[in-house]
Amino acid sequence: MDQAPYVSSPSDKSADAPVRQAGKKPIVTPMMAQFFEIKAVNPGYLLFYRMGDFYELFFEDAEIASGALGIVLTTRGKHLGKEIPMCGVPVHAAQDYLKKLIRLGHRVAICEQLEDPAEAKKRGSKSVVKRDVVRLVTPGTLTEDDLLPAGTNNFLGALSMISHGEFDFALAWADISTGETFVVDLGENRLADELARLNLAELILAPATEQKLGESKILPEGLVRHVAMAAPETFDSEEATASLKSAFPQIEVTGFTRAARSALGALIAYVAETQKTASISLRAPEVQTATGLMQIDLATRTSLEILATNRGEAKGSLRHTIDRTVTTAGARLLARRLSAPLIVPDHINKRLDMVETFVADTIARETLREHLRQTPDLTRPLTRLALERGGPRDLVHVGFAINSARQLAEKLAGMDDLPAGLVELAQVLDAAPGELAVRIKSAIEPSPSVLVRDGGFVREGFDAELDEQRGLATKSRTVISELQAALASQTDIRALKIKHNRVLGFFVEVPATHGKKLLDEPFLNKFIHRQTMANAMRFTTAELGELEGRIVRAQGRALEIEQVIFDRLLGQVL
DNA sequence: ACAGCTTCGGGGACCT
DNA sequence: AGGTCCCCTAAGCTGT
Repeated sequence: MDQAPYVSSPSDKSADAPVRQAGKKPIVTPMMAQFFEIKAVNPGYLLFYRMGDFYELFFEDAEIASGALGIVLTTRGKHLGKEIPMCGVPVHAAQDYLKKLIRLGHRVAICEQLEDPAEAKKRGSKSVVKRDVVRLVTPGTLTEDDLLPAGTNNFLGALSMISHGEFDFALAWADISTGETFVVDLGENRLADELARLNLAELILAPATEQKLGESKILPEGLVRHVAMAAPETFDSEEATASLKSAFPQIEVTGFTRAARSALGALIAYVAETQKTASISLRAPEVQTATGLMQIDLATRTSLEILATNRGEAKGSLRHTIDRTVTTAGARLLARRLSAPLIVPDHINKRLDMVETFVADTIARETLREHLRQTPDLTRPLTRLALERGGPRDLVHVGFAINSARQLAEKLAGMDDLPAGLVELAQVLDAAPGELAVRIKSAIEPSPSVLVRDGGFVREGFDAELDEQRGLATKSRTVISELQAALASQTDIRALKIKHNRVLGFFVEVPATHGKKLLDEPFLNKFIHRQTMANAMRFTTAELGELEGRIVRAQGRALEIEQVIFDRLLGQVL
């Protein structure tokens, strides 16, 4: 079994070390005290500690991450007389690094600044900004598209064990990027087969279960990619039942066995712990009865090469060979069905009737395939939106998906001799909330930014004040180009240009040969020197500063309005 | 294409 | 206590 790398942190020893030595200056700086405190409650995670524009890693975390990511290992300050190893990544580029670390099997705790630095200053000049972990990123709890595999589910599982002479097991699993949740009761003999079928990204175990599995060698090496050790209480049937009840108030918990409740409870607790404040959105668990699906033992599964070849490659597997799906959701469904074939004749016939319809009707098949090809994945955008990690593009995809579902329903309904399965499907699809799609379409640009904070995603004409603010920003830009002409003629420098970059904002640039002129009367007071380059000099003026301020304010207000519009639509989606 | 500087936002050391 | 100066990743400029 491949254990996730465990990071033993220096915090274990130092967390409660005295901050001051009697009469001497502090030996642990306030920031390090905060770091150790946060580190101590998240053992086993690399701590991404937010400092301004960077996520910083310290001590062993820094050594591990710098090696794994190929970034520079440096130092920052001292702790107990020794230099503190540090490495860091800029926040805007953190996603790529996070992806690499997760791929390598590391687990990462994201620690953010929870207040404005000005607030901290108010508490005293030596206080540090309040920080805490907002999310734990593990292989089984990903929601970001570029961290997730496209064509397969990313399953997180929890295995419970109940001993009464013999051992009863239950396995609960969920894809938190889609919300699908399942549970099954298992005997010891079927454990390996079931885990092989599901190919979990991460499995949660209580220490006793891990020990038992290790001793009895029930599971072959490498079957479980990453193990997360959970506190035994989360599997405890009372606590588990409580978390189950609060996660799914609508379902009857007594319908599950004790082992199933235990596994589900631990799964829910783990999701809640890793997602912190973000609301979890798992769907009601579906009980997988062993009777409806074919049991395939591990050896058979491996030699059938259903999802992967014996060597573990996708290429050459059954799935890879026959997969003609056109959507990622379709690819995931195909993988699931191939892994667990039906065995009940009625179910098989119902599915075959649906297949037959499309085998016979080439035109309908091609029309629907073409239609599906243009349908975005709905489940993952929805989950991101629910976890407050979604953006305008997710909203648009939800709208597209709704329209697409309704059109699909229409196309199905227009076909003759529809089998029962497809009639049911058409009904489900037709129930999609079309009005919501209309609202999204009327408010949001067809291909908007991914992030809300980038702005510019609300359509022109949707909100009068937004249009007005955008107009102000545009108008100020026109004024700036007029200003350039005016300044060029006033100074008699034809090469005078007004430019913009992220550092200086708007500035006046003149060739070096003319620069000196602006440093003297009569321009001395008007042009404020900012930068001298090899071939040019850069200045700002009060007027330019004011225009820039106007643009910045208008853009800021516009963004606020867009945020409100986004939040309102988000409320209607969820 | 590439070297070298600057940026971001914090914390800390060392002053008064 | 408060002010000033210095420091530090990766990345993105600027200048050659």
